[in-house]
Amino acid sequence: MEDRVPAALLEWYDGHARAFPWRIAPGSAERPDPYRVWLSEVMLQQTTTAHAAPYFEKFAARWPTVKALADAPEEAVMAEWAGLGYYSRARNLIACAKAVAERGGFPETEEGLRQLPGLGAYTAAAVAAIAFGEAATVVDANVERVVARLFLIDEPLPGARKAIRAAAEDITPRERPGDFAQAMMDLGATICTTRAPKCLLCPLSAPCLARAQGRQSDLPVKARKKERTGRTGTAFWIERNGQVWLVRRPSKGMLGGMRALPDDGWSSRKDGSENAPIPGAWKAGGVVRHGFTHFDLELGLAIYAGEKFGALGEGEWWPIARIEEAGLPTLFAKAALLAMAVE
DNA sequence: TACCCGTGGTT
DNA sequence: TAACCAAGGGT
Repeated sequence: MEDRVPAALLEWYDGHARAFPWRIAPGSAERPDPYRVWLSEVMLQQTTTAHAAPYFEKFAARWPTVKALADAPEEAVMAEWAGLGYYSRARNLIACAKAVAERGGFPETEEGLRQLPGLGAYTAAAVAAIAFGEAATVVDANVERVVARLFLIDEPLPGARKAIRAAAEDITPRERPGDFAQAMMDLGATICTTRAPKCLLCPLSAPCLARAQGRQSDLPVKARKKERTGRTGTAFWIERNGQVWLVRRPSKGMLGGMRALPDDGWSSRKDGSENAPIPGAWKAGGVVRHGFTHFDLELGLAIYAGEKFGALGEGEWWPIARIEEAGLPTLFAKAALLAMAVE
């Protein structure tokens, strides 16, 4: 099993590898640019390849090197990330780029990479294997699924993680570890899928223990998720002379560090206060519904257009005609569209 | 450990 | 349509 699996998988990968802008051909003697590997891996955390790909193209074109990214204005990087989600990734991306530029390049080992901000067990192993050829064991959700089925590990996640990692280590080859990691992920994404796995096309169907018992679709077993809650809040569209008032959210917490409309302090833990930032003749602008990972938000929109205002605090007037360039996260982009439709 | 942190596609 | 989930990391 330990020798047969990587050989069969790599042979399959040579003919079936997906093409991505951050990838080079399987079996290539060249190694991919560590910067591009790192950038893609961070973008791909909990994110589909289809969603991440255009962001990767934009970032790689605008900031072709880690030095260029490190020297970029932080606001520009955050705005370019808008819509991709999990904004702590962008904050860590900036911190990591600065650290790497400062030390003159990426660390070339899994252990060294693991020390960088935004690189956890998965990403450090992935960059080490793909960019530097280290035989690091890469475990993401795809690998967990493939390994749980291949070795019939039926203990529920997350408890099964230790056993899954141990099994994954046993089949990680010394040769082509980067291709092996990407092959495991391609297999999980295209053949060994969550629902309706295509076992007839699978290069690992022969050694697969779950397949032998017809239990492949039941693995891996997952613990039930916590129930989602509902929250309400209000966002405020303050308009003057074709401009709208935008603020920057605190760096920690929801949508941290992103440009936004002022709001009433809603969060995943509590509803908003409904208190407006300034007194005025507020007009109801409708409601935006937006689903976050663990709660649903019903965001009321209040609109006020005028000439004179009281003190608004920290923020900036932004031309409404160029609102798309503000880099608003999706929730506030929706609210802005609604406000502009109401006007 | 359990929870927080986005988004958009699929069933 | 409500639920699930995708190349996870930080705390």
